[in-house]
Amino acid sequence: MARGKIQIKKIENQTNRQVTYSKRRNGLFKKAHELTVLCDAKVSILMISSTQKLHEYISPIITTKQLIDQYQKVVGVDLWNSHYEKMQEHLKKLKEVNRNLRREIRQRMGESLNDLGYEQMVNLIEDMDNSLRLIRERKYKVISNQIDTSKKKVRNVEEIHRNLVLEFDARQEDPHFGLVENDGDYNSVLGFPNGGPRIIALRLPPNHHPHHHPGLHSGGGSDLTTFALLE
Amino acid sequence: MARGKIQIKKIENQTNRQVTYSKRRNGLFKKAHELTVLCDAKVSILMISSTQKLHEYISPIITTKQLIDQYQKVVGVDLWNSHYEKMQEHLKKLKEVNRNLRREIRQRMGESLNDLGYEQMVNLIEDMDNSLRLIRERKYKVISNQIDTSKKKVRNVEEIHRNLVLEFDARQEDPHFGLVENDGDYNSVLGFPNGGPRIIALRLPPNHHPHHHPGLHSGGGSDLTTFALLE
DNA sequence: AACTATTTATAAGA
DNA sequence: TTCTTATAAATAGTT
Repeated sequence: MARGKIQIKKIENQTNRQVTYSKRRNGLFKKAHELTVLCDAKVSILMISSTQKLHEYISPIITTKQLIDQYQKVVGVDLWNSHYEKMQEHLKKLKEVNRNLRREIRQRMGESLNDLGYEQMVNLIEDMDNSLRLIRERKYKVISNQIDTSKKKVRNVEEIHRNLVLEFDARQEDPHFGLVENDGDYNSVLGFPNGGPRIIALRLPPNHHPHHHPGLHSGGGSDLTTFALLE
Repeated sequence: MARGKIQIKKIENQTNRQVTYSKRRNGLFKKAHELTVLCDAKVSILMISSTQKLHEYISPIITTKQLIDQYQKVVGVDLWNSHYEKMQEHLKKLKEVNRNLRREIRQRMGESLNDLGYEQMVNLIEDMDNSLRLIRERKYKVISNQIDTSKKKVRNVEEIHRNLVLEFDARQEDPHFGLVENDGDYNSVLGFPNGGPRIIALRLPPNHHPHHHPGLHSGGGSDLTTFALLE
């Protein structure tokens, strides 16, 4: 464009080409910047030279990433990302499923019943009745388990108590029993270390308790077995 | 740059700005293309005007995505994944919501009750009982509407029948009634054109039917009123 | 969209 | 690379 017109075709001379690239690149960037300012536009220029060097211009207000994001939105991302497309479909389906699930719940909560015909309503009621039965059965099971557990606890406590009474009676019948060592400190013997009424640990006659450990069994005397405090 | 120098600052006149944008955009693209050809370079220009319109130039050999991908490699910014990540997050959330919804339904159907404590189960039962009540009420409403409709139909048919009998009796008491014109063809008079027992249309004595059109009322004789067949 | 006086860009040379 | 400068190209203001 000066000192002689040129043909717009590849400059074969390498040096010449690089010089022209540099000059024209600056020209292009300058024009881009003027456009940015004059027309309040956002411009991104990316260029790769024949020597694979990358140069870019970006309008001051924005980042290349932002501009490319906008470009994505406008042009439609699907072009590049089939994966993305699939995800969007998946997303749509999930939303649909979600909506249906919500509706079903709403109906099971007695809302949105206008969508249901009479037949469907009858079916829903039958279904919910069955479900309620199931849940009540389950509740019953849970509660009876709890009762069983409680019963066992009570039985356990009762047995402890019974043994306590037995041992107590035995001592009253045979005044020598245990006195040698314990000198009448029944509370400590019976597991009431601070005189309280709470059952925590106690002596047991051998073989009276199923959890008794055989290895700890010692001859004719009473042996000490500690019970874990029942919760 | 012609007919007077201009300041490089935003053109306030909207029309002017858009014209300049268009002209300079073309200039920029032309320069970009010349650069592409002369220097064997790859150029991508993305621009967004002040009116949010997007324009792009891309060198013929390449696609915008390819060029942006190359840019990504060099600069090390992931330009495509921000969207992708957001979507994946969204997807995850939706799946979670979905799972919860499904579980709630399963519980309302009497399954997956192990997850529920006793309290929760009691609440669920109470809730479902209430819901069932709502649905039953709704069912009742629907069914009573249907019954109402049926009753109305029946009443309508009964009235038609009553009128039929009345007219029949009148004819038997007064043998001259109607015979002049109809000569005993009762079926046709009574709306049984082919002798069948189905009630389709019939004569009515005036004022016996609320739907009777007053304008069609004619003197002492019987007048013809056609009833729409009830569905 | 076309015109054109002027400004700007730049090819070639230094 | 940068500077110079003759000349091509772009374009602001106008129609």
